[in-house]
Amino acid sequence: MLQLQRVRDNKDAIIEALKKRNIDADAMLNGVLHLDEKRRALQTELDNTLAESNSLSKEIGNLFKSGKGAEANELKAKTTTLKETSKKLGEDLNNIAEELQNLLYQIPNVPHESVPAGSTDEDNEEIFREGEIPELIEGALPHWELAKKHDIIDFELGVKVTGAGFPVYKGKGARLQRALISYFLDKNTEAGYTEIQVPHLVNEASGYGTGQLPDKEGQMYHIQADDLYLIPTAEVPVTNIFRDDIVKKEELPITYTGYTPCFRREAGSYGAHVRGLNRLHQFDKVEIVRVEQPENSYTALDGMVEHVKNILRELELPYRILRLCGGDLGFTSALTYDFEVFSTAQDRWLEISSVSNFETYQANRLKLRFKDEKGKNQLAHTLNGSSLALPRVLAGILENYQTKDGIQIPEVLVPYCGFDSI
RNA sequence: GGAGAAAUGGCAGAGUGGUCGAAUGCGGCAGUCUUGAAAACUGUUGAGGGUCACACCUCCGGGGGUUCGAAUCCCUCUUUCUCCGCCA
Repeated sequence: MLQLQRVRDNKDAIIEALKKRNIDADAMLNGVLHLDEKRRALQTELDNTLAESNSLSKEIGNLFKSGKGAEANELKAKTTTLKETSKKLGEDLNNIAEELQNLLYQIPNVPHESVPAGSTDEDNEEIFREGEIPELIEGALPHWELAKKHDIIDFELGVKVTGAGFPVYKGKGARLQRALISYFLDKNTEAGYTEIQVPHLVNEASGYGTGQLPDKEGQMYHIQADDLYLIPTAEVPVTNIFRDDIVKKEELPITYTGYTPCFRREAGSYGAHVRGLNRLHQFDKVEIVRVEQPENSYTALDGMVEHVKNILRELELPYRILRLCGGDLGFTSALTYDFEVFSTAQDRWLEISSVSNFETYQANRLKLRFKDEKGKNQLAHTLNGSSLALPRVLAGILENYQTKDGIQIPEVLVPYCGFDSI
């Protein structure tokens, strides 16, 4: 959620920047300012009414104490109208404040200046590419066929037990999953991130805190009986640890890594692009989350990008990095880099990581602040990234590492797997 | 799931209708003393709105109510603790 003060001070610049998202925010921002003005006027009126009624109450108390009951009762009559007025004003104020909040919720984050304009993923800007795309062996297969051939992932079984998009990993497939999780967590903790295990279900307030609600209501699984949501990413529970928090400046940066399954309804997706592991309702992901001082957040973002690069180098997977264009940028993000690994057998790039700086957008919703050197509370910056998402990494490994003699396991993973080929 | 008790500032903890945004202690910050530090002493120290700055307003787990006036009384929800039941 954008800060009101920022909207007041930089309306035109924000409108201009939001054009990169192909949004004409003019009406919305003017609406915000209009409601804000109304809100402040009402607040002042209410404050004055309450002040008057407070001082009357004090007077009444004093009169009673000095035995002037008659005078006190006279004043009491006056407070009745004040009470009615303040009740009415309070209701109006609540309505306006709610309207203002709802409008603010609808405005996405302001893109960073480096974000290219554009409307679809076609307009994303490739900024880096590394790794050799292997030459395919004859009869190379896409990962879903490899999975079947080696009996390591059973999609049909998942359909039987749950439904489409819930695969069952078996034998070496299951072990490879576990190996990847351990390997990613190890790489992240080596880089200084603290490992953390968090709930896989969150409440509504957490959904609002990181911005999945109300924007992506339909994308999360909702357990109505208890009003809880299955997490779409570890970002939600991990970042919400800091909801309503004021941390000390010395405690920053805060860096966490956690493994969780992720649940996404992915309503409306279909077709060849969602085959196999390409798109699932449940998948595993290891996430990194940072809370930073504003002046450090972009350096931190670059550091996260380097960190993910190193992992992909070690796995020897061909990948590229995209700077997302305004149209493809997530609602809450100011700048996002997507990592894509090349899937040889499918002849396409698969997104495996998304590294973002949310600046104060989430922090403002979360009320996550830190005390600066002047003792003033300031909103922190939040960042997160996948490091990494499992299924498409697995797809990339299966497809890129297939040989005549089976699938080779990347060297760094062999100690984690306990075998070197499938 | 049943019975009882509780929820106050960073922490501990007082406060049972007006003098309470809240005693006291610890912690934090600043100062005195000291070569420096510690100790001791003095001062200061919650959040949000609002204002050029004040004033002023709101917040004592959440929501609602009683009252001229609520941290304090009533209702309700949530959470925690103790006891019982169930259980990986």
